[in-house]
Amino acid sequence: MTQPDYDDLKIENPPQTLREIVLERMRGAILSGRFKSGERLVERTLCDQLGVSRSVVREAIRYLEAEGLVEIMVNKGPMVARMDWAQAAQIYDIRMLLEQSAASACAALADDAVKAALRRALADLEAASAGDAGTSDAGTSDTGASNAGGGLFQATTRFYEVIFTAAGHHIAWEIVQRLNGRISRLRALTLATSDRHVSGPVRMARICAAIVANDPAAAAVAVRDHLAEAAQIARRLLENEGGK
Amino acid sequence: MTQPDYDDLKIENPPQTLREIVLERMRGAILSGRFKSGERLVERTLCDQLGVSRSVVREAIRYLEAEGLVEIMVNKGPMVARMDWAQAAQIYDIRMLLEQSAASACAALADDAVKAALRRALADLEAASAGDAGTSDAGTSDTGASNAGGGLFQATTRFYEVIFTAAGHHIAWEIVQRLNGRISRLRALTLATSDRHVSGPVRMARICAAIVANDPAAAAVAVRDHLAEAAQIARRLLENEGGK
DNA sequence: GATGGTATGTTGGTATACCATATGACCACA
DNA sequence: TGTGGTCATATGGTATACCAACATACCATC
Repeated sequence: MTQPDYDDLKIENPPQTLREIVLERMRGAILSGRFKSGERLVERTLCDQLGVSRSVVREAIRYLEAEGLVEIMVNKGPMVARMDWAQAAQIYDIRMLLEQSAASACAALADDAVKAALRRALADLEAASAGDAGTSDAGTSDTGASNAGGGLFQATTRFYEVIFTAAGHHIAWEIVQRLNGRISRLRALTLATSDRHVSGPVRMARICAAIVANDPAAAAVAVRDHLAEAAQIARRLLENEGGK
Repeated sequence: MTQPDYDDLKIENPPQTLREIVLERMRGAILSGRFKSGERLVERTLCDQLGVSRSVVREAIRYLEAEGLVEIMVNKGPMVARMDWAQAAQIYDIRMLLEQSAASACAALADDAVKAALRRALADLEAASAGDAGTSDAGTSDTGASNAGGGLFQATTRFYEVIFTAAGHHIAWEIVQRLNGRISRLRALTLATSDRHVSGPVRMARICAAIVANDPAAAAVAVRDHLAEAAQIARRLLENEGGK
Protein backbone atom coordinates (compact mmCIF):
# COMPACT_ATOMS: atom_id res chain seq x y z
CA MET A 1 0.00 0.00 0.00
CA THR A 2 2.79 2.40 0.80
CA GLN A 3 4.87 3.63 -2.08
CA PRO A 4 8.49 2.73 -1.33
CA ASP A 5 9.90 5.65 -3.36
CA TYR A 6 8.06 8.17 -1.20
CA ASP A 7 8.70 6.85 2.29
CA ASP A 8 11.09 9.73 2.91
CA LEU A 9 8.20 12.18 2.55
CA LYS A 10 6.22 10.59 5.35
CA ILE A 11 5.68 12.50 8.55
CA GLU A 12 6.76 9.91 11.10
CA ASN A 13 6.53 11.98 14.26
CA PRO A 14 3.56 14.30 14.67
CA PRO A 15 3.97 17.41 16.83
CA GLN A 16 3.79 16.74 20.53
CA THR A 17 0.74 17.65 22.56
CA LEU A 18 1.06 19.92 25.57
CA ARG A 19 0.24 16.92 27.68
CA GLU A 20 3.22 14.96 26.33
CA ILE A 21 5.58 17.85 26.93
CA VAL A 22 4.29 18.40 30.47
CA LEU A 23 4.62 14.68 31.16
CA GLU A 24 8.25 14.71 30.07
CA ARG A 25 9.04 17.82 32.07
CA MET A 26 7.42 16.51 35.23
CA ARG A 27 8.98 13.09 34.88
CA GLY A 28 12.37 14.68 34.35
CA ALA A 29 11.90 16.89 37.39
CA ILE A 30 11.01 13.89 39.51
CA LEU A 31 13.83 11.71 38.20
CA SER A 32 16.39 14.45 38.70
CA GLY A 33 15.26 15.15 42.24
CA ARG A 34 14.08 18.65 41.45
CA PHE A 35 10.68 17.51 42.68
CA LYS A 36 11.72 15.69 45.82
CA SER A 37 10.48 12.42 47.19
CA GLY A 38 7.46 13.10 49.41
CA GLU A 39 6.95 16.61 48.05
CA ARG A 40 3.35 17.61 47.39
CA LEU A 41 2.46 18.36 43.79
CA VAL A 42 -0.12 21.13 43.98
CA GLU A 43 -2.01 21.43 40.69
CA ARG A 44 -2.31 25.18 40.58
CA THR A 45 1.35 25.61 41.45
CA LEU A 46 2.29 23.27 38.63
CA CYS A 47 0.06 25.24 36.27
CA ASP A 48 1.95 28.40 37.16
CA GLN A 49 5.33 26.69 36.83
CA LEU A 50 4.55 24.99 33.52
CA GLY A 51 2.30 27.64 32.02
CA VAL A 52 -0.57 25.30 31.16
CA SER A 53 -4.11 24.59 32.39
CA ARG A 54 -5.15 22.16 35.08
CA SER A 55 -6.54 19.71 32.51
CA VAL A 56 -3.10 19.12 31.08
CA VAL A 57 -1.47 18.90 34.50
CA ARG A 58 -4.08 16.49 35.84
CA GLU A 59 -3.73 14.14 32.87
CA ALA A 60 0.04 14.14 33.24
CA ILE A 61 -0.29 13.43 36.97
CA ARG A 62 -2.59 10.53 36.21
CA TYR A 63 -0.02 8.99 33.89
CA LEU A 64 2.78 9.47 36.42
CA GLU A 65 0.58 7.89 39.08
CA ALA A 66 0.19 4.82 36.89
CA GLU A 67 3.97 4.82 36.38
CA GLY A 68 4.49 4.74 40.13
CA LEU A 69 6.31 8.07 40.25
CA VAL A 70 3.43 9.88 41.95
CA GLU A 71 1.24 8.80 44.84
CA ILE A 72 -2.18 10.19 45.64
CA MET A 73 -2.61 10.87 49.32
CA VAL A 74 -6.09 10.65 50.75
CA ASN A 75 -7.47 14.16 51.33
CA LYS A 76 -4.16 15.68 50.31
CA GLY A 77 -3.69 15.13 46.62
CA PRO A 78 -0.63 14.04 44.67
CA MET A 79 2.95 13.84 45.86
CA VAL A 80 6.20 12.49 44.54
CA ALA A 81 6.36 8.82 45.43
CA ARG A 82 8.62 7.79 48.23
CA MET A 83 10.94 4.84 48.22
CA ASP A 84 12.25 2.80 51.09
CA TRP A 85 14.85 0.07 51.11
CA ALA A 86 12.28 -2.74 51.21
CA GLN A 87 10.83 -1.52 47.94
CA ALA A 88 14.17 -0.64 46.41
CA ALA A 89 15.45 -4.12 47.25
CA GLN A 90 12.57 -5.67 45.35
CA ILE A 91 13.28 -3.44 42.38
CA TYR A 92 16.94 -4.48 42.32
CA ASP A 93 15.85 -8.13 42.54
CA ILE A 94 13.51 -7.75 39.59
CA ARG A 95 16.16 -5.93 37.60
CA MET A 96 18.54 -8.78 38.40
CA LEU A 97 16.14 -11.27 36.84
CA LEU A 98 15.27 -9.17 33.78
CA GLU A 99 18.76 -7.81 33.10
CA GLN A 100 20.45 -11.19 33.49
CA SER A 101 17.91 -12.74 31.16
CA ALA A 102 18.39 -9.99 28.58
CA ALA A 103 22.19 -10.09 28.78
CA SER A 104 22.20 -13.87 28.37
CA ALA A 105 19.87 -13.73 25.40
CA CYS A 106 21.88 -10.89 23.89
CA ALA A 107 25.12 -12.86 24.33
CA ALA A 108 23.55 -15.86 22.65
CA LEU A 109 22.27 -13.84 19.70
CA ALA A 110 24.73 -11.01 19.26
CA ASP A 111 26.06 -10.52 15.75
CA ASP A 112 28.76 -8.09 14.65
CA ALA A 113 26.38 -5.14 14.38
CA VAL A 114 25.14 -5.62 17.93
CA LYS A 115 28.68 -6.02 19.22
CA ALA A 116 29.74 -2.82 17.48
CA ALA A 117 26.73 -0.93 18.90
CA LEU A 118 27.50 -2.17 22.39
CA ARG A 119 31.15 -1.20 22.10
CA ARG A 120 30.13 2.29 21.02
CA ALA A 121 27.71 2.54 23.92
CA LEU A 122 30.45 1.44 26.31
CA ALA A 123 32.85 4.00 24.87
CA ASP A 124 30.26 6.74 25.38
CA LEU A 125 29.74 5.55 28.94
CA GLU A 126 33.43 5.62 29.69
CA ALA A 127 33.72 9.08 28.23
CA ALA A 128 30.72 10.27 30.22
CA SER A 129 32.13 8.73 33.38
CA ALA A 130 35.39 10.65 32.93
CA GLY A 131 33.52 13.85 32.08
CA ASP A 132 31.03 13.67 34.97
CA ALA A 133 33.76 12.92 37.47
CA GLY A 134 35.26 16.25 36.53
CA THR A 135 32.11 18.31 36.74
CA SER A 136 30.15 16.65 39.48
CA ASP A 137 32.51 17.92 42.18
CA ALA A 138 31.95 21.48 41.03
CA GLY A 139 28.63 22.97 42.03
CA THR A 140 26.75 19.84 43.04
CA SER A 141 23.54 20.68 44.82
CA ASP A 142 22.52 19.06 48.07
CA THR A 143 20.15 16.82 46.20
CA GLY A 144 23.17 15.21 44.70
CA ALA A 145 21.19 14.85 41.54
CA SER A 146 22.66 17.46 39.26
CA ASN A 147 24.05 14.72 37.05
CA ALA A 148 20.83 12.71 37.04
CA GLY A 149 19.95 13.88 33.59
CA GLY A 150 23.59 13.99 32.67
CA GLY A 151 25.80 12.07 30.34
CA LEU A 152 26.55 9.13 32.60
CA PHE A 153 22.88 8.41 33.29
CA GLN A 154 21.97 8.55 29.64
CA ALA A 155 25.01 6.54 28.61
CA THR A 156 24.13 3.81 31.10
CA THR A 157 20.59 3.77 29.81
CA ARG A 158 21.79 3.55 26.23
CA PHE A 159 24.11 0.67 27.08
CA TYR A 160 21.29 -1.40 28.48
CA GLU A 161 18.94 -0.36 25.70
CA VAL A 162 21.28 -1.92 23.17
CA ILE A 163 21.28 -5.15 25.18
CA PHE A 164 17.52 -5.37 25.66
CA THR A 165 16.77 -4.41 22.08
CA ALA A 166 19.20 -6.94 20.64
CA ALA A 167 17.72 -9.60 22.91
CA GLY A 168 14.23 -8.71 21.72
CA HIS A 169 13.19 -8.06 25.31
CA HIS A 170 11.20 -4.91 24.56
CA ILE A 171 8.57 -5.30 27.21
CA ALA A 172 11.14 -6.17 29.85
CA TRP A 173 13.00 -3.01 28.84
CA GLU A 174 9.84 -0.93 29.39
CA ILE A 175 9.49 -2.50 32.82
CA VAL A 176 13.14 -1.88 33.74
CA GLN A 177 12.87 1.74 32.66
CA ARG A 178 9.76 2.22 34.80
CA LEU A 179 11.44 0.60 37.79
CA ASN A 180 14.57 2.63 37.26
CA GLY A 181 12.39 5.72 37.19
CA ARG A 182 11.18 4.88 40.66
CA ILE A 183 14.69 4.50 42.04
CA SER A 184 16.23 7.22 39.90
CA ARG A 185 17.32 9.29 42.87
CA LEU A 186 18.97 6.23 44.38
CA ARG A 187 20.63 5.51 41.08
CA ALA A 188 21.83 9.08 40.79
CA LEU A 189 23.33 8.85 44.25
CA THR A 190 24.78 5.45 43.46
CA LEU A 191 26.41 6.77 40.30
CA ALA A 192 27.78 9.72 42.21
CA THR A 193 29.26 7.67 45.01
CA SER A 194 32.98 7.05 44.93
CA ASP A 195 33.30 4.15 47.31
CA ARG A 196 32.52 1.43 44.80
CA HIS A 197 34.97 -1.40 44.90
CA VAL A 198 34.99 -1.62 41.16
CA SER A 199 33.68 1.26 39.12
CA GLY A 200 30.55 1.02 37.09
CA PRO A 201 32.20 1.35 33.70
CA VAL A 202 34.58 -1.49 34.54
CA ARG A 203 31.63 -3.71 35.33
CA MET A 204 29.89 -2.63 32.15
CA ALA A 205 33.03 -3.49 30.25
CA ARG A 206 32.82 -6.98 31.67
CA ILE A 207 29.23 -7.30 30.52
CA CYS A 208 30.24 -6.07 27.09
CA ALA A 209 33.14 -8.51 26.89
CA ALA A 210 30.90 -11.46 27.76
CA ILE A 211 28.40 -10.48 25.09
CA VAL A 212 31.10 -9.90 22.49
CA ALA A 213 32.42 -13.37 23.34
CA ASN A 214 28.90 -14.78 22.84
CA ASP A 215 29.08 -16.19 26.38
CA PRO A 216 25.59 -16.10 27.98
CA ALA A 217 26.71 -17.51 31.33
CA ALA A 218 29.47 -14.95 31.70
CA ALA A 219 27.08 -12.17 30.73
CA ALA A 220 24.64 -13.22 33.44
CA VAL A 221 27.44 -13.34 36.02
CA ALA A 222 28.73 -9.92 35.02
CA VAL A 223 25.23 -8.44 35.35
CA ARG A 224 24.79 -10.13 38.71
CA ASP A 225 28.02 -8.64 40.04
CA HIS A 226 27.19 -5.21 38.72
CA LEU A 227 23.71 -5.11 40.17
CA ALA A 228 24.74 -6.68 43.47
CA GLU A 229 27.20 -3.88 44.05
CA ALA A 230 24.75 -1.19 42.96
CA ALA A 231 22.10 -2.60 45.31
CA GLN A 232 24.55 -2.74 48.17
CA ILE A 233 25.50 0.90 47.76
CA ALA A 234 21.86 1.91 47.38
CA ARG A 235 21.00 0.09 50.59
CA ARG A 236 23.70 1.91 52.50
CA LEU A 237 22.58 5.25 51.12
CA LEU A 238 18.95 4.66 52.05
CA GLU A 239 19.79 3.43 55.50
CA ASN A 240 22.01 6.45 56.06
CA GLU A 241 19.04 8.61 55.20
CA GLY A 242 17.11 6.99 57.99
CA GLY A 243 14.23 5.78 55.85
CA LYS A 244 13.58 9.14 54.25
CA MET B 1 0.29 8.40 68.19
CA THR B 2 -2.70 6.31 67.29
CA GLN B 3 -4.83 5.11 70.15
CA PRO B 4 -4.96 1.34 69.95
CA ASP B 5 -8.37 1.10 71.60
CA TYR B 6 -9.97 3.19 68.86
CA ASP B 7 -8.40 1.72 65.74
CA ASP B 8 -11.71 0.17 64.85
CA LEU B 9 -13.23 3.62 64.51
CA LYS B 10 -10.79 4.67 61.83
CA ILE B 11 -12.04 5.25 58.31
CA GLU B 12 -9.55 3.17 56.35
CA ASN B 13 -11.05 3.47 52.89
CA PRO B 14 -12.35 6.85 51.80
CA PRO B 15 -15.18 6.99 49.25
CA GLN B 16 -14.07 6.38 45.69
CA THR B 17 -13.86 9.20 43.20
CA LEU B 18 -15.74 8.98 39.92
CA ARG B 19 -12.39 8.65 38.21
CA GLU B 20 -11.52 5.53 40.22
CA ILE B 21 -14.87 3.94 39.47
CA VAL B 22 -14.61 4.74 35.77
CA LEU B 23 -11.08 3.36 35.73
CA GLU B 24 -12.24 0.08 37.23
CA ARG B 25 -15.17 -0.20 34.86
CA MET B 26 -13.09 0.49 31.78
CA ARG B 27 -10.31 -1.79 32.86
CA GLY B 28 -12.84 -4.52 33.57
CA ALA B 29 -14.45 -4.01 30.17
CA ILE B 30 -11.08 -4.29 28.46
CA LEU B 31 -9.95 -7.32 30.45
CA SER B 32 -13.20 -9.15 29.84
CA GLY B 33 -13.13 -8.45 26.12
CA ARG B 34 -16.25 -6.29 26.19
CA PHE B 35 -14.07 -3.55 24.75
CA LYS B 36 -12.24 -5.51 22.09
CA SER B 37 -8.61 -5.37 21.10
CA GLY B 38 -8.16 -2.70 18.44
CA GLU B 39 -11.52 -1.09 19.17
CA ARG B 40 -11.55 2.69 19.21
CA LEU B 41 -12.47 4.33 22.51
CA VAL B 42 -14.37 7.48 21.56
CA GLU B 43 -14.50 9.86 24.49
CA ARG B 44 -18.02 11.15 23.95
CA THR B 45 -19.32 7.62 23.50
CA LEU B 46 -17.70 6.57 26.76
CA CYS B 47 -19.27 9.61 28.48
CA ASP B 48 -22.68 8.46 27.34
CA GLN B 49 -22.03 4.86 28.36
CA LEU B 50 -20.59 5.69 31.76
CA GLY B 51 -22.65 8.78 32.53
CA VAL B 52 -19.74 11.05 33.38
CA SER B 53 -17.94 14.02 31.87
CA ARG B 54 -15.00 13.94 29.49
CA SER B 55 -12.60 15.06 32.22
CA VAL B 56 -13.16 11.87 34.13
CA VAL B 57 -13.00 9.71 31.02
CA ARG B 58 -9.82 11.38 29.79
CA GLU B 59 -8.02 10.91 33.10
CA ALA B 60 -9.03 7.25 33.20
CA ILE B 61 -7.80 6.79 29.62
CA ARG B 62 -4.50 8.36 30.52
CA TYR B 63 -4.03 5.89 33.38
CA LEU B 64 -4.95 2.93 31.17
CA GLU B 65 -2.51 4.19 28.55
CA ALA B 66 0.26 4.12 31.12
CA GLU B 67 -0.85 0.62 32.09
CA GLY B 68 -0.48 -0.51 28.51
CA LEU B 69 -4.14 -1.41 28.08
CA VAL B 70 -4.85 1.53 25.76
CA GLU B 71 -2.88 2.89 22.83
CA ILE B 72 -3.18 6.37 21.41
CA MET B 73 -3.28 6.39 17.63
CA VAL B 74 -1.97 9.45 15.86
CA ASN B 75 -4.88 11.57 14.59
CA LYS B 76 -7.33 8.93 15.73
CA GLY B 77 -7.38 8.92 19.49
CA PRO B 78 -7.38 6.03 21.94
CA MET B 79 -8.04 2.37 21.25
CA VAL B 80 -7.81 -0.85 23.15
CA ALA B 81 -4.23 -2.09 22.88
CA ARG B 82 -3.55 -4.96 20.55
CA MET B 83 -1.42 -7.95 21.35
CA ASP B 84 0.50 -10.20 19.02
CA TRP B 85 2.38 -13.37 19.78
CA ALA B 86 5.77 -11.68 19.82
CA GLN B 87 4.62 -9.46 22.65
CA ALA B 88 2.65 -12.18 24.42
CA ALA B 89 5.71 -14.42 24.32
CA GLN B 90 7.77 -11.78 26.06
CA ILE B 91 5.09 -11.40 28.70
CA TYR B 92 5.05 -15.14 29.37
CA ASP B 93 8.85 -15.08 29.62
CA ILE B 94 8.79 -12.28 32.17
CA ARG B 95 6.07 -14.01 34.14
CA MET B 96 8.21 -17.14 34.11
CA LEU B 97 11.07 -15.25 35.76
CA LEU B 98 8.95 -13.40 38.30
CA GLU B 99 6.62 -16.24 39.18
CA GLN B 100 9.38 -18.80 39.55
CA SER B 101 11.29 -16.41 41.78
CA ALA B 102 8.20 -15.75 43.90
CA ALA B 103 7.27 -19.41 44.20
CA SER B 104 10.82 -20.33 45.22
CA ALA B 105 10.97 -17.60 47.82
CA CYS B 106 7.53 -18.55 49.09
CA ALA B 107 8.55 -22.20 49.37
CA ALA B 108 11.64 -21.20 51.32
CA LEU B 109 9.71 -18.98 53.71
CA ALA B 110 6.27 -20.53 53.98
CA ASP B 111 5.01 -21.10 57.50
CA ASP B 112 1.80 -22.88 58.53
CA ALA B 113 -0.36 -19.80 58.01
CA VAL B 114 0.88 -19.33 54.46
CA LYS B 115 0.41 -23.01 53.71
CA ALA B 116 -3.14 -22.89 55.02
CA ALA B 117 -3.92 -19.79 52.95
CA LEU B 118 -2.53 -21.41 49.84
CA ARG B 119 -4.52 -24.58 50.43
CA ARG B 120 -7.68 -22.52 50.77
CA ALA B 121 -6.87 -20.61 47.59
CA LEU B 122 -6.32 -23.91 45.78
CA ALA B 123 -9.59 -25.31 47.08
CA ASP B 124 -11.41 -22.20 45.82
CA LEU B 125 -9.69 -22.58 42.46
CA GLU B 126 -10.71 -26.21 42.16
CA ALA B 127 -14.27 -25.35 43.08
CA ALA B 128 -14.31 -22.50 40.57
CA SER B 129 -12.89 -24.76 37.91
CA ALA B 130 -15.66 -27.28 38.45
CA GLY B 131 -18.28 -24.56 38.57
CA ASP B 132 -17.08 -22.70 35.47
CA ALA B 133 -16.86 -25.87 33.48
CA GLY B 134 -20.52 -26.31 34.20
CA THR B 135 -21.63 -22.81 33.41
CA SER B 136 -19.23 -21.79 30.68
CA ASP B 137 -20.85 -24.14 28.20
CA ALA B 138 -24.19 -22.53 28.87
CA GLY B 139 -24.67 -19.16 27.27
CA THR B 140 -21.08 -18.31 26.44
CA SER B 141 -20.81 -15.31 24.15
CA ASP B 142 -18.64 -15.25 21.04
CA THR B 143 -15.99 -13.29 22.87
CA GLY B 144 -15.37 -16.37 24.93
CA ALA B 145 -14.81 -14.05 27.81
CA SER B 146 -17.94 -14.43 29.87
CA ASN B 147 -15.86 -16.14 32.53
CA ALA B 148 -13.06 -13.60 32.36
CA GLY B 149 -14.30 -11.86 35.45
CA GLY B 150 -15.56 -15.13 36.77
CA GLY B 151 -14.63 -17.39 39.59
CA LEU B 152 -11.77 -19.21 37.91
CA PHE B 153 -10.00 -16.03 36.90
CA GLN B 154 -10.31 -14.55 40.34
CA ALA B 155 -9.37 -17.77 42.05
CA THR B 156 -6.23 -18.05 39.94
CA THR B 157 -5.36 -14.48 40.77
CA ARG B 158 -5.93 -15.10 44.45
CA PHE B 159 -3.73 -18.20 44.38
CA TYR B 160 -0.78 -16.26 43.00
CA GLU B 161 -1.47 -13.32 45.25
CA VAL B 162 -0.94 -15.55 48.26
CA ILE B 163 2.39 -16.69 46.83
CA PHE B 164 3.70 -13.26 45.93
CA THR B 165 2.57 -11.72 49.19
CA ALA B 166 4.12 -14.44 51.29
CA ALA B 167 7.33 -14.07 49.33
CA GLY B 168 7.32 -10.35 49.94
CA HIS B 169 7.41 -9.75 46.17
CA HIS B 170 4.87 -6.93 46.15
CA ILE B 171 6.31 -4.93 43.29
CA ALA B 172 6.75 -8.05 41.17
CA TRP B 173 3.10 -8.83 41.87
CA GLU B 174 2.08 -5.38 40.60
CA ILE B 175 4.08 -6.01 37.43
CA VAL B 176 2.60 -9.46 36.89
CA GLN B 177 -0.90 -8.09 37.33
CA ARG B 178 -0.23 -5.36 34.78
CA LEU B 179 1.19 -7.87 32.33
CA ASN B 180 -1.68 -10.24 32.90
CA GLY B 181 -4.02 -7.35 32.18
CA ARG B 182 -2.44 -6.98 28.77
CA ILE B 183 -2.90 -10.63 27.96
CA SER B 184 -6.19 -11.05 29.77
CA ARG B 185 -8.11 -12.03 26.67
CA LEU B 186 -5.48 -14.63 25.87
CA ARG B 187 -5.64 -15.87 29.44
CA ALA B 188 -9.42 -16.04 29.31
CA LEU B 189 -9.21 -18.10 26.14
CA THR B 190 -6.47 -20.23 27.63
CA LEU B 191 -8.55 -20.92 30.72
CA ALA B 192 -11.53 -21.79 28.54
CA THR B 193 -9.64 -24.18 26.33
CA SER B 194 -10.12 -27.83 26.97
CA ASP B 195 -7.16 -29.27 25.13
CA ARG B 196 -4.66 -28.80 27.92
CA HIS B 197 -2.64 -31.89 28.57
CA VAL B 198 -2.89 -31.43 32.26
CA SER B 199 -5.51 -29.12 33.65
CA GLY B 200 -4.65 -25.86 35.29
CA PRO B 201 -5.82 -26.80 38.76
CA VAL B 202 -3.68 -29.93 38.70
CA ARG B 203 -0.64 -27.83 37.93
CA MET B 204 -1.58 -25.37 40.64
CA ALA B 205 -1.86 -28.29 43.04
CA ARG B 206 1.71 -29.20 42.17
CA ILE B 207 2.87 -25.68 42.92
CA CYS B 208 0.99 -25.77 46.21
CA ALA B 209 2.48 -29.13 47.15
CA ALA B 210 6.00 -27.90 46.50
CA ILE B 211 5.46 -24.83 48.64
CA VAL B 212 3.84 -26.84 51.42
CA ALA B 213 6.88 -29.13 51.33
CA ASN B 214 9.14 -26.04 51.59
CA ASP B 215 10.85 -27.14 48.37
CA PRO B 216 11.96 -24.07 46.38
CA ALA B 217 13.38 -26.05 43.46
CA ALA B 218 10.22 -28.08 43.02
CA ALA B 219 8.13 -24.92 43.24
CA ALA B 220 10.13 -23.31 40.44
CA VAL B 221 9.79 -26.41 38.29
CA ALA B 222 6.04 -26.60 38.87
CA VAL B 223 5.64 -22.94 37.89
CA ARG B 224 7.77 -23.48 34.80
CA ASP B 225 5.64 -26.39 33.67
CA HIS B 226 2.43 -24.51 34.29
CA LEU B 227 3.49 -21.39 32.40
CA ALA B 228 5.08 -23.32 29.58
CA GLU B 229 1.79 -25.04 28.88
CA ALA B 230 -0.20 -21.84 29.19
CA ALA B 231 2.15 -20.05 26.80
CA GLN B 232 1.95 -22.90 24.31
CA ILE B 233 -1.84 -22.79 24.26
CA ALA B 234 -1.82 -19.01 23.99
CA ARG B 235 0.55 -19.18 21.03
CA ARG B 236 -1.71 -21.59 19.20
CA LEU B 237 -4.75 -19.41 19.89
CA LEU B 238 -3.05 -16.27 18.61
CA GLU B 239 -1.72 -17.95 15.52
CA ASN B 240 -5.14 -19.36 14.77
CA GLU B 241 -6.45 -15.82 14.90
CA GLY B 242 -4.01 -14.85 12.21
CA GLY B 243 -2.36 -12.04 14.18
CA LYS B 244 -5.63 -10.34 15.05
C1' DG C 1 -3.61 26.90 78.20
C1' DA C 2 -7.19 23.96 76.26
C1' DT C 3 -11.20 23.51 73.63
C1' DG C 4 -15.05 24.30 70.62
C1' DG C 5 -17.22 27.21 67.14
C1' DT C 6 -16.88 29.80 63.05
C1' DA C 7 -14.93 31.92 59.03
C1' DT C 8 -11.82 31.78 55.33
C1' DG C 9 -8.66 30.04 52.02
C1' DT C 10 -6.88 26.18 49.52
C1' DT C 11 -7.32 22.48 46.60
C1' DG C 12 -8.97 18.42 44.13
C1' DG C 13 -13.12 16.75 41.63
C1' DT C 14 -16.03 17.40 37.96
C1' DA C 15 -18.56 19.62 34.28
C1' DT C 16 -18.78 22.42 30.29
C1' DA C 17 -17.31 25.46 26.48
C1' DC C 18 -14.56 26.43 22.68
C1' DC C 19 -11.32 25.52 19.06
C1' DA C 20 -8.63 23.25 15.52
C1' DT C 21 -7.98 19.41 12.80
C1' DA C 22 -9.16 15.29 10.43
C1' DT C 23 -12.47 12.63 8.12
C1' DG C 24 -16.21 11.56 5.32
C1' DA C 25 -20.05 12.71 2.34
C1' DC C 26 -21.50 14.86 -1.65
C1' DC C 27 -21.21 16.95 -6.07
C1' DA C 28 -19.40 18.73 -10.46
C1' DC C 29 -16.48 17.93 -14.15
C1' DA C 30 -13.46 15.63 -17.40
C1' DT D 1 -15.12 6.06 -13.37
C1' DG D 2 -11.67 8.94 -11.32
C1' DT D 3 -10.50 13.22 -9.31
C1' DG D 4 -10.72 17.62 -7.06
C1' DG D 5 -13.36 20.97 -4.41
C1' DT D 6 -16.46 22.07 -0.78
C1' DC D 7 -18.94 21.50 3.30
C1' DA D 8 -20.53 19.34 7.46
C1' DT D 9 -19.55 16.49 11.18
C1' DA D 10 -16.83 14.12 14.53
C1' DT D 11 -13.39 14.25 17.81
C1' DG D 12 -9.32 15.20 20.65
C1' DG D 13 -6.87 19.13 22.86
C1' DT D 14 -7.13 22.66 26.03
C1' DA D 15 -8.99 26.22 28.98
C1' DT D 16 -12.08 27.78 32.41
C1' DA D 17 -15.80 27.77 35.87
C1' DC D 18 -17.95 25.99 39.76
C1' DC D 19 -18.42 23.25 43.81
C1' DA D 20 -17.49 20.62 47.87
C1' DA D 21 -14.37 19.07 51.18
C1' DC D 22 -10.65 19.86 53.98
C1' DA D 23 -7.20 22.51 56.49
C1' DT D 24 -6.03 26.45 58.87
C1' DA D 25 -6.61 30.71 61.36
C1' DC D 26 -8.98 33.25 64.57
C1' DC D 27 -11.79 34.11 68.51
C1' DA D 28 -14.56 33.38 72.67
C1' DT D 29 -15.13 30.80 76.66
C1' DC D 30 -13.81 28.11 80.51
